[in-house]
Amino acid sequence: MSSASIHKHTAILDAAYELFGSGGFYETKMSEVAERAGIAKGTVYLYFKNKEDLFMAVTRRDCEGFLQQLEVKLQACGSLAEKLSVIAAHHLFYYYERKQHTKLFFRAPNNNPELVAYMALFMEEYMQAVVKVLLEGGASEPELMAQSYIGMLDRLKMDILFDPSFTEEEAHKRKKFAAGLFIRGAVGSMNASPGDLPAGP
Amino acid sequence: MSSASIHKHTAILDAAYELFGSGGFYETKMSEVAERAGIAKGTVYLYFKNKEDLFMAVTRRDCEGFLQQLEVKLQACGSLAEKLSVIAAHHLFYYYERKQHTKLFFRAPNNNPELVAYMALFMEEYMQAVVKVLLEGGASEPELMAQSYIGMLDRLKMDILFDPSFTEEEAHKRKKFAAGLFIRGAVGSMNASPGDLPAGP
Amino acid sequence: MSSASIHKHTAILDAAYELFGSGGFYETKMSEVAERAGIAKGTVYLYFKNKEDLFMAVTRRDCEGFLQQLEVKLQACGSLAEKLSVIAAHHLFYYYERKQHTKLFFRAPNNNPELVAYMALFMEEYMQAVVKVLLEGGASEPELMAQSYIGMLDRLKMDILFDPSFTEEEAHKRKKFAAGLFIRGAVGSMNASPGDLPAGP
Amino acid sequence: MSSASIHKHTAILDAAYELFGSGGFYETKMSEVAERAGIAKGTVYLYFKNKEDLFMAVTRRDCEGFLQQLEVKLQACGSLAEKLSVIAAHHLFYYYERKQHTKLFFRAPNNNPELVAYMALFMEEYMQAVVKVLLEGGASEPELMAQSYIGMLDRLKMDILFDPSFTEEEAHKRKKFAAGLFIRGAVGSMNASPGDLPAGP
DNA sequence: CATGAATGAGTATTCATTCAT
DNA sequence: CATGAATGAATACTCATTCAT
Repeated sequence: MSSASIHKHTAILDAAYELFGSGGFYETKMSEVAERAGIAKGTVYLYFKNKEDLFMAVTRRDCEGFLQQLEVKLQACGSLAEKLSVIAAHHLFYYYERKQHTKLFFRAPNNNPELVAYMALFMEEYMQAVVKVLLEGGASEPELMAQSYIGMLDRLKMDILFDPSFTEEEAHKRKKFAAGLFIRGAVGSMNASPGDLPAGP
Repeated sequence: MSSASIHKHTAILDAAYELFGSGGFYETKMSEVAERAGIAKGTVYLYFKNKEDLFMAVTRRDCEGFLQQLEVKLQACGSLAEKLSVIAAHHLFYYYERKQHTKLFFRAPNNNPELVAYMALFMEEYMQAVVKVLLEGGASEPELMAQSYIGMLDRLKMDILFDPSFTEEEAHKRKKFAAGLFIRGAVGSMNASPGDLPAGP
Repeated sequence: MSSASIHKHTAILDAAYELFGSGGFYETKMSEVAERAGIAKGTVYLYFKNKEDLFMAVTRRDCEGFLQQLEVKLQACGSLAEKLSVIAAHHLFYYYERKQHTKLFFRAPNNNPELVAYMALFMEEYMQAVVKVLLEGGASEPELMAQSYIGMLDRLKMDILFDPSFTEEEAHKRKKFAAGLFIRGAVGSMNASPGDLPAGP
Repeated sequence: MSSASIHKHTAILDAAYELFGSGGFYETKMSEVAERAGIAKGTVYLYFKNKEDLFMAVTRRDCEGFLQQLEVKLQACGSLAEKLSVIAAHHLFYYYERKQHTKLFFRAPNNNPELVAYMALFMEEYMQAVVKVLLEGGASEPELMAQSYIGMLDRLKMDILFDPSFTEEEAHKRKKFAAGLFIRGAVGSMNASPGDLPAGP
């Protein structure tokens, strides 16, 4: 690919990211993507097989960025607690910075096995990254624990995505809360008398 | 509404539940719903304003059932730990029994504000049910804790929905795991030396 | 089918016959057919599966008419010579009357196996009708003779289709010529000395 | 044109002959022609104005070959009967050898007046070649007779094109049949009592 | 209440052709 | 002469919804 080609390829991905992200798959027209990318309709098809292929490419680029950035951040810190905190911060702030592009995940094409497979792969890789951290901490059942932590974070991010008044400060608070709850559990987070909660298995 | 009307109303909802559930919103045709319900196409519109309205009604009936059953189960048990376990079991087994109807949630109409609002309302009510349980346990930040618990459960249910070989036994194991992790946190669930984990805030 | 339906079905076939006939398959738009038939675009698809199906139906109606009319005319006459003359007249005048619709045959869809199969069937039936006449006359190799006669007529009709100044009188002349040539051969039609031509096998 | 140019010109025609012949006009892509000819897409347009022009050139080359070969064969033989037999053999075997390229004739572009005009010219020249033979035999109405003979042969060739199991021997049989029928007519070819057929005009 | 025939808006994709290099 | 990246016109078909009966 020549540098002009790469530039065009990127321009299409950028345009598609904006439009798919804010309007969803079904409401985005290929002609709009071309127009926003500053090229002709047919040219889009020189770079991407079809609309679903383009959506896949946008999704893939976004997910890969998510995982790579996470990897970099994790390498820069030491203790388990610190790492769990970094994961929470990454998850919450990644979406905080992408508030405007929620449709990329919630309005995806309905029947694309390739996309479904890729999302499963992404989840697996994300989970394994968390699993690795937990294993270093000596966790048993690290996969279930990773799933749980990610699920927790994913739900906590929802308000960030849909509440326009959500502040960065509030996001920080949630990050600390999530890591704390995950590490110490409800018992450690409650001001209830411990007698209300079972102490062990 | 006459009893004949009620019967037809229910027949349409049942037909739509099956079809939306297994094929998703976009792939289900109103004519198919009518056919499966044993009535004429036009008749569907005497009972539901349009396709999205019908989807809403199906979703609402399903979600209300979810919440009502949860309420009943919660009233039948006492301690906080027991209640959390009931919530986990309800969440996981509700979907376990509905494996065949996943599309109802994952292939919803893309741009219906009413549906989005209803799902938000459902989440709010679900969360409040969990909040109520946590408040009885004396939790601080009960909303964030409820969100976290639900998020945890929601992620843990994914394999149940998509892994055809998932057993009921395995679902039980996850239920226990979720409640345990939530209550005692990673520290309590790990066989690592506690020194690796911060003991408190 | 109600009488209104039959009327609409016929209206579509008539409109399609005109447009396919004068513009060919590829140049005729379904929207034009609908417009000319005085109905909505979608309605065409209630009566015909798709564009090719409609083309098939038009072709079939035309070919069936050709064969039925031929049958009727043949029943009304006696001797072999008379019947051959009737066949020639039918072939030439059928197209004489359809001068304006030549595209129905020359601009058909290129890749429709069903259409190809139907045209083969039509040719077979037409040939068998001629074969039957020839067998009554005691012909050996009746199929080859039928093919030859039809081929002869088909070529002689070409000028009729494409020469706008072609007269009905001229068509009559060709009819007589064809029957005469077929029956008596070039020897009988030539004023050459018979010695130039072989008298027999 | 340099020899390199001539070579490229020929390579394009050869590639186009193969592709148009086996796939038809509409199904053949200019990019495929270029690829098969071993040159770039744009280069085709240095040698041929457009796709239809290329199709014309392919058709013209094929038709000219047909007429030239016929001319050569006719010069090598003497009597009228012999010449008619040569014409029949040429017509039938020319297509026998081109079984694989039927689409060149049956899937031509639908709306090209130039092609229509050329095919008319080809037919005229072919007919004149036959007319010349017939005139030497002293025929009256030589044009109608030529048209008839050609039509006869054209129909008899159809099975050759479409019946894969057609043998060369069978083609020879048809050649003899056609010449015989044309010369002596049905009367001479039938084993019926001549009384069934009119003896003269 | 019930029917089902009729409507018509809406869009991805291909491929012949061009022209800057 | 040769290239191949870029262009953009052109069109069938579906299906939710309506409304006359």
